[in-house]
Amino acid sequence: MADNIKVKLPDGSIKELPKGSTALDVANSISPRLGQAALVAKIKPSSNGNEFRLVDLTAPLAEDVELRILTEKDPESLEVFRHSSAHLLAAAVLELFPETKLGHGPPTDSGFFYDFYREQPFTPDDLAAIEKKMAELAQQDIPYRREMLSRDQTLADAQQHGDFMKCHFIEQFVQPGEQASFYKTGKFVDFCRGPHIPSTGRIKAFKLLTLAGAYWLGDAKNKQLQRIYGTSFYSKKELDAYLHQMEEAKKRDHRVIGKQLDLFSIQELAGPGLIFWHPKGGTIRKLMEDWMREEYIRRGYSLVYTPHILRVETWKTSGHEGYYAKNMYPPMEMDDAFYRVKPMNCPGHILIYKSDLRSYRDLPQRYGELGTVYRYELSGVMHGLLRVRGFTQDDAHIFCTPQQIEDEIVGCMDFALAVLKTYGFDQFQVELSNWDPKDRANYAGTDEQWDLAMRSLESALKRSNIEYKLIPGEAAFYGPKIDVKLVDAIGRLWQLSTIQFDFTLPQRFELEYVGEDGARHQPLMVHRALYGSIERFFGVLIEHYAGAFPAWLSPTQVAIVPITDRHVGYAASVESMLKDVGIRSHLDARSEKMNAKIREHAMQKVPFILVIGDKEAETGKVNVRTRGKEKTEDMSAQDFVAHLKHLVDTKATSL
RNA sequence: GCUGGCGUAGCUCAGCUGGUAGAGCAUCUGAUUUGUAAUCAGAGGGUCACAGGUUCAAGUCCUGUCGCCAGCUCCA
Repeated sequence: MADNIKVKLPDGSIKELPKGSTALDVANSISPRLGQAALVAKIKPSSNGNEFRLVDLTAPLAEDVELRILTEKDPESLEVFRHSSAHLLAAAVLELFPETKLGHGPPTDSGFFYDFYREQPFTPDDLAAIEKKMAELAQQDIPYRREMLSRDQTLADAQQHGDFMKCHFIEQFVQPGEQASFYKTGKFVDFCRGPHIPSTGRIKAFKLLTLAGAYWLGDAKNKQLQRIYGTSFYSKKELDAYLHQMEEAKKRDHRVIGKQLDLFSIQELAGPGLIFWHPKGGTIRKLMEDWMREEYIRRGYSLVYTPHILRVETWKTSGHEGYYAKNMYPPMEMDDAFYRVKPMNCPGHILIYKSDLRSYRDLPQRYGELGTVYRYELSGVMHGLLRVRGFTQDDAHIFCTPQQIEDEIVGCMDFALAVLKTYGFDQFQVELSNWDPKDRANYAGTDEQWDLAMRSLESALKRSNIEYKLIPGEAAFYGPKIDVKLVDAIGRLWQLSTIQFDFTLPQRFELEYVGEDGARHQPLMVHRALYGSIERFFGVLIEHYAGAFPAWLSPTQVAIVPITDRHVGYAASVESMLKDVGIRSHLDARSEKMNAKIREHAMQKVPFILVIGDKEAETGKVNVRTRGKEKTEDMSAQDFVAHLKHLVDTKATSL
């Protein structure tokens, strides 16, 4: 029959239906329950393409297709569902504030947003009203209907209504002569590619979360729009679980834990983005630095130190005075010369390199420094330890020959992985950034240099067996790079490790080495930082461990709790045993009840609490309460010391 | 830097429509000598971020500044 089409389903079966039937018809013909559960469909037309694409359930099928009906079980449905939720939000906003102009409203990883333009700002009360209106519209179970309209007509309409953003989108996404797809939800009409879920009634659990500014087209020179963020789920239960999870994540926030555990502070009197490391935080930092320095030495780096301020002439030579000046603190004058606080360590290391004539036999030179730098960051971007104005980089610069570069990069990658492993990170993203081929003119360095650099970066990643994302256009103008990023408590991504080529500085400073051929050559230069910034790394660590640091990093490793004053003597002898092997312990001899002391030390997340009473004093034992464990254990003081020492020496990430 | 929100004791927060501040925890002092997450009693502690303004009267209203929070932008 010519008017029928064949629909092939995932199980291989084929259904024949009249032409123009919809995916929903197919779903209903399989079972009414599937029809109800269906949210969206995926089709692969027989005539063209070998890729499935998402379509509305109500889209008429014009030819033979392979079809998949998607329900809540399919991850792709959630995006469509949330996109439809964004439309519901926009519909509610237009009902309440008809003068509002629409931007766009996509789904995000955890929900959706919609951008609006309106002279008057939305208030939190407005948000509540909008949410209520959304609930009403959902209640009415309004279908999402797709309509194809003429480009010219809709453009003219949009222009007439002053919908400047929609005009822009239509002009950009619809070719002249083509039709533009719109989605209607009751009175609400939005230019949109779709697809959407069948109707608003499916959106049963949603919540508007925050109100924020967003620049039109992401450009600070443009108008600022009002962005309303929200999230939606298939059920109230999932929504509640999500909100609960967000609450829990907030408890892991390094700013909250930093205060609770008295690790660091930022003080208004001193200035924003400047970190005070308190004694406990300082202890952890010292341990992080010690380990890093040991690794530097083990891996053939030389430790160097460079000044915090350098004459502006250095910054002119490096080019920072030109292109980085807006991020630098202003010059200060001394003895008729101007000095600037360093925003980077590289020029200092270069000056060390340049202090002597280098032979190819001297290379590679690896200069490492825990160098504190200061950068001016916009006032709105500071964020606890994760984005600051003064920070210490574990910064190293490698100067080497082209023949050595691949091994050097492999060495860097190996080092970077050792860092991640030591701190127990298993979730991270690696990005390899190349230049933007459309924009070659804006990059420094020769084609050969870029080629060599990209090859060595890629092969290092492959040799290290690391999955990575190649991102064209993300490279700095001075060279390609590898970045390692980690997520914070609420899912934000932060860059830590970076391995970057620099083709400009060796040239600007006229670096050279004498090759085998007796001629002068320019060395390759690589910047690499693995913690990135010690402040940021510490912030991510706090969240990663939720403040419960592994034994080797804990500021106080053992709290000793004598039950009464008469046990203090024996407790002190246990403490001195611990101190003898370098364990950080605290004898809590206050006249408090044992329970109160245990509670306090437990809240401070001390890994081990030793309770000492008559029983222990008589037998030379200690009663060990291990963080996170229900049961306490009795063991000899010697055994406990050995156990803890082992955890520390192996940098065990669990107790 | 931009948009919106916020800023009360060391910390977490209360303080209705303006009538010159309060709780819990923490701190200090005393008592208490305790077996696995808070012993009891008493005391001290605030120019309500800062600077102006309106008012008979401002923590509360207005303006500016600083800082914090969320997002945007930036991130050589």
